[in-house]
Amino acid sequence: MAPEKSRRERPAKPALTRHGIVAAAVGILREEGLRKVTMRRLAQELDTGAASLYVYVRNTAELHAAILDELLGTITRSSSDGGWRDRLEQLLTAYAATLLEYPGLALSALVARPSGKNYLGLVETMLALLAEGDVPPERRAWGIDLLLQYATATAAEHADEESPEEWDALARAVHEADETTHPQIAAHAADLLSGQPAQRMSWGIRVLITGITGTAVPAERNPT
Amino acid sequence: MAPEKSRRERPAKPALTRHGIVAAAVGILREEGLRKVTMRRLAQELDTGAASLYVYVRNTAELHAAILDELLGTITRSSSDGGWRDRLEQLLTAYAATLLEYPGLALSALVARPSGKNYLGLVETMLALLAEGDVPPERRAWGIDLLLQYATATAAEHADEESPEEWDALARAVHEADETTHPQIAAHAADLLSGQPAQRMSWGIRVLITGITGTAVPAERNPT
DNA sequence: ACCTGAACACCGTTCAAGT
DNA sequence: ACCTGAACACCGTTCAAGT
Repeated sequence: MAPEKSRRERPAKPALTRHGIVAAAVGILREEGLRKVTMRRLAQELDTGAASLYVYVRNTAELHAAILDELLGTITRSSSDGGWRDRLEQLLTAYAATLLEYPGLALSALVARPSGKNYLGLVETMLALLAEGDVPPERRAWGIDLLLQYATATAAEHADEESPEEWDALARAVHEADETTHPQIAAHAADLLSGQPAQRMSWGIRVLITGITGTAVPAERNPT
Repeated sequence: MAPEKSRRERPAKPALTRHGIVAAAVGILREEGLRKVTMRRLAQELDTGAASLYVYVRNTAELHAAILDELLGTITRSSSDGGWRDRLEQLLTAYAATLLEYPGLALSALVARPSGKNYLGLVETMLALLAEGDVPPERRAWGIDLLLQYATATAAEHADEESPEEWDALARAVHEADETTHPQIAAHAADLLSGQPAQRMSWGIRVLITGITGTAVPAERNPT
């Protein structure tokens, strides 16, 4: 008896909503990292059972997508200046920076293409920038795909969480490359390993923009 | 007593070796897919306990890398003809085709950069092709990174295993885009969804080659 | 309709103990 | 040195049963 009274002992358990679930997930993400954002941990945070979450979220992949779109909300409205190329580069850099904070999310985004509100806003803005640059329409559409994939994949590469280790493996292999069996690698060793991540990213974006503006899309393009 | 006799009852259990482990892993991969290539399943196949594998393989990531390099052995020696651009495109297409058979491996390769024998062979060949095209040396090194990342990421995108589902989500969002809030998406809807995967891949590779040949690498490139 | 506990069917990795 | 069983510390998802 008197359930109201005992309820008041601790903060009222808020009703489950999709939005509340995603918000709690973002909280865990920020405090403990993506790896801890599991259905079970999330349910625990919301004082319920993991099974209850499946009423609002189809599966873990959808949860990750919702989290990403939430994070994307902050970058969509980032102002920038300069020509369309610079503004496009700034926008992509901001997108990549967000993903680099949680590379595991980038991995999810690569596998399950996002389709959330803020992601669509990003696509919209990028299309407008390419239009401003007088890039032909078909190349705009295919081009943003390439650009977003590049930023996403670059962030995803860091999903091994704190491992100077794997990188070392490639660096060692490159340095130890035999000059007779692998003359090219030996000759290019320094360049293969050079460059700050930001430098590489900036170069990559410019490579893509140049390539996109200069490469015609095939005339016949059947819908997939 | 007579342990030799009872041993002969079933095929002699072969001694564990790193090579044998990787070969068994490739077998499971081909029969049942990457998802089934787990330490436990692999140990079962080799008639031992999962813990025993850790003598030869540091962890699952390293196992995946070893599997990938094994698969790469077949493509490294694929002959091709045409100019350097065509041969480069053919090589990358063969690499991508291998990864597309097992997109989960592509995901692993993206996160833990490969450094196996056959991967290095691929790098070596690509560097030589860009040299043939008189691409400046620094751009060759940075360029192959971009090209390999593109092929790997494109394959990794298919790691959701049989889901027309996620793709539908984006397609639906694009088709339902509001003309007033998302005029660009509405205008580009058809192009955003057009193109066979092979067409897109071919275009992407050519975009990258064009961009790489035309975009200078920064003069100051501190080693990472 | 929503929520739950319990179960199903798994994981990777470590470690003490054996040979 | 190599190999093992058992344990530790988890997962996602489903489902029958409750409200």
